[in-house]
Amino acid sequence: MRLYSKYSRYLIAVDCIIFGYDIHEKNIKLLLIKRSFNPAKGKWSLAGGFVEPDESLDNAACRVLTDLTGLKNIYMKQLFCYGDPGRDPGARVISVAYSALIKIKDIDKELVTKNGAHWRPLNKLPDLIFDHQEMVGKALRDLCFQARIKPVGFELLPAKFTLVQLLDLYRAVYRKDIDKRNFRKKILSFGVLEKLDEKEKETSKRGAYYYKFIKSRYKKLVENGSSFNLDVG
Amino acid sequence: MRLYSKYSRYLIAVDCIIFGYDIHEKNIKLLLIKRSFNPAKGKWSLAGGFVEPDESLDNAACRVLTDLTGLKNIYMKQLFCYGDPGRDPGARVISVAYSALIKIKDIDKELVTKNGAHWRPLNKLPDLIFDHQEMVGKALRDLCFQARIKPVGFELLPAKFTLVQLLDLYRAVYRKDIDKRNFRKKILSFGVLEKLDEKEKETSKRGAYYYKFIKSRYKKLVENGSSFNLDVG
DNA sequence: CCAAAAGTGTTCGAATTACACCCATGA
DNA sequence: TCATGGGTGTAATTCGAACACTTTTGG
Repeated sequence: MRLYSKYSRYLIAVDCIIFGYDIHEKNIKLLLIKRSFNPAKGKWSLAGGFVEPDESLDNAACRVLTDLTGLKNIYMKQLFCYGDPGRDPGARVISVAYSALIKIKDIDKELVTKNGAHWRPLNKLPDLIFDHQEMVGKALRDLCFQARIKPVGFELLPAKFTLVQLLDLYRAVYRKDIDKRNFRKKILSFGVLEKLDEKEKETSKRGAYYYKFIKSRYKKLVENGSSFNLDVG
Repeated sequence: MRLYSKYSRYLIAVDCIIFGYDIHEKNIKLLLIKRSFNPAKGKWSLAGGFVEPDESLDNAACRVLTDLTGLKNIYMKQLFCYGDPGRDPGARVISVAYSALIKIKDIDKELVTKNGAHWRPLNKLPDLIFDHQEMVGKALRDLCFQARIKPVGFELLPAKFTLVQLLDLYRAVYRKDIDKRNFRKKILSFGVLEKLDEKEKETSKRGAYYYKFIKSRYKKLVENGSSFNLDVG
């Protein structure tokens, strides 16, 4: 006899909350799509889809994201599981939300547009279907929280970046001013950055030195029990 | 036509990771049951069960916990969603883990035993089915983390408790020694405790003053942006 | 009177905050 | 030469860590 046969079965979906930092505009954007099927066809939605029979949840999230936006190799983490009956009017669907933070590269902009997805700035989000707004809210709170204790910032910038760019990024995440000197002192004190000889000269005459994030140093830091902690109120 | 009809449907379960603090033994225990159906019948397991069609995930967790252990009105929070294909050999089951921290009251001990559940100390856990060990690990890490930033401790003690009891509790959570004077200083500095005139005289001749946790003061503290933060290594 | 647990302060170093001016350069 | 953005240091304060003795009282 088939096991568990007396229990109901439901659809399982994944929804991807992808935040992208736009280094030019110095703001954070959310990746959205127009839903291509009913119910709520044509409405704004997170990139989402159903889990296949032999697929882990993590893999489903990656596949769905690639299918809908063309983005590959994005490391997402599971955020929360949404399962209220009636959250999707089409059927009982339990959705596992995943989120990630990436840098918006120019190449991604094209890719995403070609696939029919859109980057929308956080302060101008359209209405989203179902409980997607709630998912985004939770993901944002999580983002602020994570940024405090993990070096998420570096993921959002190119491999080479200036300290001013990094600072602007943190200001975008926390939506507040941060003291330049204290920030530099603190970020350098972790010893996970390496100063390059090269300068970025587009935004100023003097130019600002590029730095790069050395992942191995960060790992060593964590192993030694020290914690990366940018205590930004 | 039925919407989403071409997608597969799966079982959704909830699993409850209930930590209980035993004030007499000064240790933390985990609530386990012996599984009553196949597969893995008779093996040690978290309290778990399947989600009914008209039930939210949160409600399912409460119902399942009550059904299996008799415990009512336990506030659980969602922890993580486990959905690897093959995690349950009986069928594809996506399980949402919930966890809570409670004080083990003598009355609960009877209730739990009558319902066939068991409190097992953390340092003597049996092997658990499927990925339940992994769930417990994650819940424990989350517990340590939460205890740092929220006054979870007070939930685990009777309404009246002594500072020594509270200290022992934190020592049990962090499994390390904590300086008595610094702990008292810190915990009192939050201003969320009220000293009572009454003393607990069972464990010492001199007796220790009872305190109680004033929830309204804690809420005020949080509103003012101050954070409850017991920075224990 | 003594054993056993409760209660209490101070000092030191580290970390965090606040804050203002000089530097380099291209236009 | 000047406007623009990059870069730097110090003093004051707060916070956390370490540490040892006195008090009370039932047996």
